[in-house]
Amino acid sequence: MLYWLLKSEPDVFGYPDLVRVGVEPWNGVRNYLARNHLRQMAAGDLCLFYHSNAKPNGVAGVARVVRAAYPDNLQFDPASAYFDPKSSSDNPRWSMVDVSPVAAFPTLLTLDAVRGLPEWADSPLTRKGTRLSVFPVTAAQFEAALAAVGLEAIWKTEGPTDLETAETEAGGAQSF
DNA sequence: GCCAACGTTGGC
DNA sequence: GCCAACGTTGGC
Repeated sequence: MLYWLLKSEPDVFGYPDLVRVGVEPWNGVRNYLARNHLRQMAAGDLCLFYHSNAKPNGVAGVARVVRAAYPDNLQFDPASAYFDPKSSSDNPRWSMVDVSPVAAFPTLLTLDAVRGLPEWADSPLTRKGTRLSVFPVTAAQFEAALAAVGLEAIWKTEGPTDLETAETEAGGAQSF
C-alpha cells in the first residue's frame, strides 16, 4: 500500500465536496510528473487531501483510491478547459483515478503545522517553489499527519483500512 | 537540442 | 494582488 497527497482548491472542490459526492474522478491533472504518480496508484492506496489556495491551507482529510488509473475523460471533451487536441483515444495522454472519502480530519492540519513535523522536512509540500499537485508521501509522513490531528490511536490500533469505521464511531465527518 | 518567452501554480 | 518558481511552447 502506498500513500499520496492530492492538492485541490477548496473553492473548486474541497474535502466536503468529496464527502458529498462519495466518489470523484480525479481528472484535469495536466502535468506529466503528477500524471505518472496517478498511474502508480492502486485501489486501496490512501491519500492526504490537501487544500491549496485556501485560508488557511492544509490537509483536510483522508481519501482512498477506489479505482486505479484510467483515461481522463476531459482530455477528449472539446468544451472542457482540459481538452487536449493532441491526445487520442488509442493513446490517451492523461489519466485519472477515482477517490472516495475515508475520514475528515477533526481539525485542519495547516501547512504551518505540517512544516513543524520533522517527517515532513523533505517533501514537495514544504519545499519552496514546488507546485506538484500529486506526489507520494512516506508511511512515516502519513502517520505523522494523522498523529498531529489525534488520529494516531486509530492508525496504531486499527490500521489504515479501519479508519472509516473509527470515523463513524467518532460521530461522522467534520466539515471545514 | 537550446533557450527565451510565456502561462500557471500557489504561498504570502 | 504580487511575485517566485517552474513547466511548456515554439523559434531557431
